[in-house]
Amino acid sequence: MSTITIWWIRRDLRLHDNAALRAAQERGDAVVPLFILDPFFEQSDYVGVKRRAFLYAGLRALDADLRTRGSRLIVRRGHPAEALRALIDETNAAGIFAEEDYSPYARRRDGRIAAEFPLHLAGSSAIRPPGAVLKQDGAPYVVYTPFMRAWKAHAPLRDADVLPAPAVIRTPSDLHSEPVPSTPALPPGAPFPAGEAEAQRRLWAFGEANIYRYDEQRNRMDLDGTSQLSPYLRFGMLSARAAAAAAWNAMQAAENQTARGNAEVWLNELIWRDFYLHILAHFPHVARASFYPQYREIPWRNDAAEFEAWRHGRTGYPVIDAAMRQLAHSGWMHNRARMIVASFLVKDLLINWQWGERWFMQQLVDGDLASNNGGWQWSAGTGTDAAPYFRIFNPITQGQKFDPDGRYIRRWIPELAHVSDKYLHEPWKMPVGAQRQSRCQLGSDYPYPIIDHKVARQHTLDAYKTARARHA
DNA sequence: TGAAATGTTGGGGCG
DNA sequence: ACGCCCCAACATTTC
Repeated sequence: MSTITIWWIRRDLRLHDNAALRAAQERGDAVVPLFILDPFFEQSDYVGVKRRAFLYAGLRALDADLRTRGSRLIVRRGHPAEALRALIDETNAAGIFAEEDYSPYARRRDGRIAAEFPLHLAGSSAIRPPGAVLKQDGAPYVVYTPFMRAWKAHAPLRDADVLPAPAVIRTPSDLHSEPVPSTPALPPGAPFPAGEAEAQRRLWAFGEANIYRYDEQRNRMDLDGTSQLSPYLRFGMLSARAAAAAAWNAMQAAENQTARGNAEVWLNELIWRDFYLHILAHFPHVARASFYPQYREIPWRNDAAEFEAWRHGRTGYPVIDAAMRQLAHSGWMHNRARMIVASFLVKDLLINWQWGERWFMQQLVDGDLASNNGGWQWSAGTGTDAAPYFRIFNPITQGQKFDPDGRYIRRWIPELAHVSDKYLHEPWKMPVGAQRQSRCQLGSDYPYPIIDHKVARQHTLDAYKTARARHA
């Protein structure tokens, strides 16, 4: 008699380096690749159309990949416990195998499922799972640099450690599958084709060239110096372990110390991803509140009209507006830009960082609770290894430094296309003649700044000081 | 993975 | 020749 197992897919939409799939195959003669459309996510206010579309496209790609191996994707809709119960009734499956997921919801969900069903967690969305990198006394790290050192003290991952995709997957042929939902069409030229093959192609291309210039170019918003892999890592279309192995390979293959150092900086960014996954797993309260209690009472201004201007790129600060329009249009934002707009929302507009966190989750294709929350708490100065409360980005000088030719601004703000370099980062200084010449009338074509940075900065320093004093 | 304020130094203009 | 001031450039401190 043959044994059937369930490979429950959550955020591991891939066949390579998949420990849960491997375990399901080892324990069963036939495997059911299952994705559950969970109403918790289908209705969540923290999931937007762009990420949903990417997920659905990824499910279609995974189904196609499965079919080349004699299998197919089974999609069910409903609460996970009910969907699993129904499938076990139909198949008499002996076990459920899934990759571990660390969000508070996922852990609650899996805890309940494990109490009722034979759920086995195998593999991790992190490179090194939470608990694998701890201080001498067994406590988790809350500062990045010592975490990173301890993380690197473990053995490097090699290609040999990355599991190959199975050649054949046997799946019962008589199972019903819901169709993958269709989604509203995304803007033309959506920059992230979904799927494992695209992820592998990008990883390879990045490892051939830009990884060796990464440290020098990654902050330039006008260049494509980053890996652009975040959406694929978010849904596990790329294994984080495979990415780390590629980083180590590049470090070994580097022709000189400079190139090696550049590749290592990219590995450090992957370690940041692990760091925030670990923080969320060890301190789940960060999903709801500031990591440090002294920053839970900041006297926010929370002006709704200013929040609206920020969201839609109408603040009057070109670098902010370019970045916010890039996000709304493409579902992605350059990491340097994420830090700049976060600093502006929190420390210029003095709006609760959680408002920004939610907007990012609604817009980002790569939106991930751990990394997004970690990034926002870092920017707000409320979290682990946080930016100090007095670190406030100047949106003008940041633009001048990291978009020196203004190509990023002009790309996303067409009304500033003809403004000269002299005024591009501070268009409010244009005399009327320059406005006419550049066909950019301030106040009509492009807004005046909604806030004075210098004044706002001082106000925020006072507000944070008040919060700290009140708590002391 | 800042920025602004403040301090220091040194060159040049000038009386 | 000298002191004084201004200010740019750089360093340090502070937020």
